[in-house]
Amino acid sequence: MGRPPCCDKVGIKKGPWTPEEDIILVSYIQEHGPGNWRSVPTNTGLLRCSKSCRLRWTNYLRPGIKRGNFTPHEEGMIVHLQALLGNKWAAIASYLPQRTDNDIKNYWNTHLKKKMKKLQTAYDSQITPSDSTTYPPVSISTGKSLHPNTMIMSTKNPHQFSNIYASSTQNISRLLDGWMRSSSSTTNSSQMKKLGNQETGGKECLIDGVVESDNLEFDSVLSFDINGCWEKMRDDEYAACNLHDQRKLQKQESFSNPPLTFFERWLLDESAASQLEGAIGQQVN
DNA sequence: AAGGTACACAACCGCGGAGAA
DNA sequence: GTTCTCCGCGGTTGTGTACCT
Repeated sequence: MGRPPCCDKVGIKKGPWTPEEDIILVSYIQEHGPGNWRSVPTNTGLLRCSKSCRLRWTNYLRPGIKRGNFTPHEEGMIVHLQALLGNKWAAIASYLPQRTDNDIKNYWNTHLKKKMKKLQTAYDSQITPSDSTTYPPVSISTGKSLHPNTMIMSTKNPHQFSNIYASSTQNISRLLDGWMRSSSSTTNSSQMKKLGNQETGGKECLIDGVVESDNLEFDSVLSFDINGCWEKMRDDEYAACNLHDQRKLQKQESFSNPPLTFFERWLLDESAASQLEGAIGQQVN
């Protein structure tokens, strides 16, 4: 009933792109700019469907793409953003301007998912309700105890959370922007450290936003310089957005900032979650 | 050296949303 | 309000390569 997939048309080439095809595509986009992908195959003579051209450009040929190993900082950002947004790779990618959504998705599926699974397994085997010295952890903001399962939820099943509280990347960015400003005078990282120290009965895990852990493997996943990365994100965000996102962003400029309290609370709870994860990392050794 | 396996990444497919007609 | 077209996203598959036996 539906229209046939565009790539099923006769004469449409599939498979790896050749350097010649890349050159044709790049030179066309240099001349006309990205967009109007429908016309790209016809105007260039490329035997590729429009989707394939767009994909090739956005994931491979677009200038400014960083390839190769992800830094621990990037890993940390991906883990946290995935916990926050779920599998919204495009949204996550907008916070990592040099990385494509495809790249991030692949990296998550091949590396981070395994690490998180390992982390979860380690947690399941190590953490018991009778371990009263460290657990249950306590929410910094509410003072209520947090059941480990609830905290791990942010990583295991983020969709429920993200659907409710994180309707868009821009909203989150805006929330964070506001939060960073408002909190800089009230809740800086050293205060976070102090809070963490109080709440965990002297077990200090957060050092300037970075989880301290003896386990190097988990360090790379869990270390996350919140202050630094979000500051940078705001600078890079607009430039990193594609045209569609930029349009959305422009629309949202007309709206006032949403209240911060809920997100603020969640972020603070996240630091508690980091303490938990840090503890797990140590126990895994 | 050859075959098998695991891994990483490029590319494809199907679906849904947005906007135009 | 409905239909159509285009674009973008997320999940999945295919392919090349490194590693192991």
